[in-house]
Amino acid sequence: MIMILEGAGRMSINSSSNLLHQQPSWTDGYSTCNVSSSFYGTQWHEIHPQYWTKFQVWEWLQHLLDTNQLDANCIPFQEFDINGEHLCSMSLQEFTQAAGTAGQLLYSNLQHLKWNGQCGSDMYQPHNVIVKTEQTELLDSKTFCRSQISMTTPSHQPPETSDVKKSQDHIPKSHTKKHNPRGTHLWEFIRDILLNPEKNPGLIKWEDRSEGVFRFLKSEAVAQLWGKKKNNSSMTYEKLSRAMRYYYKREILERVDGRRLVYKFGKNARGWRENEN
DNA sequence: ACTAGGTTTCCTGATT
DNA sequence: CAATCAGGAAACCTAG
Repeated sequence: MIMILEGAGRMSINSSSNLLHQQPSWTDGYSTCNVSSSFYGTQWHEIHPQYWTKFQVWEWLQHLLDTNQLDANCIPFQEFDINGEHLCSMSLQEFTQAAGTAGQLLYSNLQHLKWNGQCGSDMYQPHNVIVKTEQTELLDSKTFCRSQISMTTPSHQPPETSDVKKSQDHIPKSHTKKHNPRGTHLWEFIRDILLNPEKNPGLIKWEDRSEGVFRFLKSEAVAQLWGKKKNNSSMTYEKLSRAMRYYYKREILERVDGRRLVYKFGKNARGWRENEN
């Protein structure tokens, strides 16, 4: 309890949700329900695989890549453009066909999730998940999302609160195995929004799909989302864009001159191409 | 305890 | 004028 209060200086749960509330523009014209429940809120590890959306299936795949230190092309995401129900019906053989050697890993991990769940008793706690208003999900998802990572090495992360920054010191190291979960890198976060149009309520748009050129339509909303993912309610496009500019040097992004809010994936960015392997 | 990578924060100045 | 873009500098955070 102390930890929650301590962290309030840097990021306030309330301010986070309020900010998003004050800026409903990016949900205009879209189903608020869909958006909040499948993209911003409920994440793959919060619900049974059977009910995953395509997006959540991808989140799971991304997580496996990260926790197993695999290269992005170890798993052909395009082979998994399916929802959880379909995923759960796949046999080991089908997994192997779809993902080669990684198929075994995917299959066994999924079996584990199917039968054991990953969130233990917290998984269906009402205050965390089930019925979410747009507001509640905004805070609850963050309390939740970092808690159960890395089930390839079944462990027991404590459900870190959203305000972990300062309080973390007193959380036993052995319990904070992987705080930087799947796809937490900014460019991957951006990429994933682009790759999931049905979950992208007009936030970012491809300008040239084959060239990897894209444009921010709602820069501040994206920044808010990014901030939410990082438990930082004070994220702004100004700051997010600074991080984006650092990618130029690493060639994860290429500069696009003269066009505001436009970026282009560079040669070190993986996983954004339509037929990438 | 220390380090490196990846931001985050802040800032000054230029550009659109 | 406000919003962006450009980078430098330094602080921060987390995994290792």
